[in-house]
Amino acid sequence: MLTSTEENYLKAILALENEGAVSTNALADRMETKASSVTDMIRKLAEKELVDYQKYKGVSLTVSGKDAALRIVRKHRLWEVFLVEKLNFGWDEVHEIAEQLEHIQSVQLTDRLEEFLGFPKFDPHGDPIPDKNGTIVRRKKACLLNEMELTIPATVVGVNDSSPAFLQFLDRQGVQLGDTLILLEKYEFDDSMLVETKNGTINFSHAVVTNICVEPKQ
Amino acid sequence: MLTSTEENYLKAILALENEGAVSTNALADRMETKASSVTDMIRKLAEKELVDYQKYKGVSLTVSGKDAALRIVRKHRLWEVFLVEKLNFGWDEVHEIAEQLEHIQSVQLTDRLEEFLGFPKFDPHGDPIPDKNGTIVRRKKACLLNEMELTIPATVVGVNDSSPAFLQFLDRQGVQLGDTLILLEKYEFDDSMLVETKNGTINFSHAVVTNICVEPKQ
DNA sequence: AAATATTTTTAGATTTGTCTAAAAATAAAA
DNA sequence: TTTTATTTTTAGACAAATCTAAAAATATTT
Repeated sequence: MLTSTEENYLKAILALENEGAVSTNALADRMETKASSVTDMIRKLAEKELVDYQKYKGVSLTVSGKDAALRIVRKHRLWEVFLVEKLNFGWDEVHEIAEQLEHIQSVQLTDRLEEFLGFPKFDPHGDPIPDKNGTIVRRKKACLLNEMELTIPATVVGVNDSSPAFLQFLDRQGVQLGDTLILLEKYEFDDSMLVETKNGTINFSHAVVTNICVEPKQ
Repeated sequence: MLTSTEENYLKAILALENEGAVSTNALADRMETKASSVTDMIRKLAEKELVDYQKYKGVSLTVSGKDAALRIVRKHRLWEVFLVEKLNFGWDEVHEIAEQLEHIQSVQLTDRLEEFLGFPKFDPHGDPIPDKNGTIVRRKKACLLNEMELTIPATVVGVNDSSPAFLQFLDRQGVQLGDTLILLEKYEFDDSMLVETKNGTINFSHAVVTNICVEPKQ
């Protein structure tokens, strides 16, 4: 059995890991702790064979470590769906609560929750929900809004930044998952872009268009 | 902010407290820990003004301690309702999971869950659910099954023992909340009793009839 | 009331996750 | 290739919650 802290480390390593070892400092940053604490924890996780670790070489998840991490992500995202779909929370309000709920230990609970929610494949931010076996649905044609060609309609399928500030900004602009956006113009000087939304034509900064994931319509 | 352990202590004190101080040993028993650990924790809770404590005199909850304890009980029981009503768990399966869920910190979550469940007043074992202010609905006419008069129909409104073993036993006998039971005979020699149930007339031991709470019908 | 038994508290140790400060290893720059 | 800078690890300390063993207080018997 893992402690909540251990689970949070695994989740952080999963998030930082893209075929490659994760550095101690990168982990310390993400966990908002000190490098020395990270070293200590890594050695514990290595002892439990959840990560591969060699001094000064960074860490990476083992198969069973990745498995454990995916189970936590699965729970986190299912609970987010529950909070939004059933309890009418906003997509900007659910992260913190799901951060707690993800540590509840009961496979049966997770599976029944999934069933109760109708086996959702994505959470309220468009992130994919791993199934019972840790398998994740991959979006084939998805890209960032700024990578779209001009005038081609695109459906919003996710956000790269799930911070309340960004999500609340999107709420204000009337942009939500499932909406259709059309890129009309790109301005070189500040990388901002003109976008057609259901609320009208709006100029979005670089930070905005690089944090919205879209798929070309149909 | 309280730790889960502190919350569990408060809950245990509330459960043991009936106008009177709770002894160190009684708490140690209930918490499945040692008396010395209890002393340490009590002093910490006293420092936070959640309990009144004098060496060798036992503890009792302060107003704010009782408040905190009731909030935890409220969450525990609301989650039990959720698990049974929405996720189709049996009443014998929910305690352990609710024991974890009760420590999730979010007043908004609790209140929305309550609303989602339709403001239930009792949990799946018939225990009352404190409202937002800690107020509990009291059953006026409730008593234990063995205290009923012979031949008077009574409705099952709760159980005193929520252990899976007892609840599964009741399932086997077809006894559940809302059922009508009629006490037909009392046998002095072993305090067992003959009871009419929807599954027929059954002889229940003393342990059974003193753990079923009933109300005279209408 | 004195002796014995029980309950409760203290003292000192352990584990978990963290920290600071210093040392060691690696990476980058001159 | 030295020197300097950065990253990472070690050493030692701390707070939380627990334990064992021993001491102190209270309760019960005789």
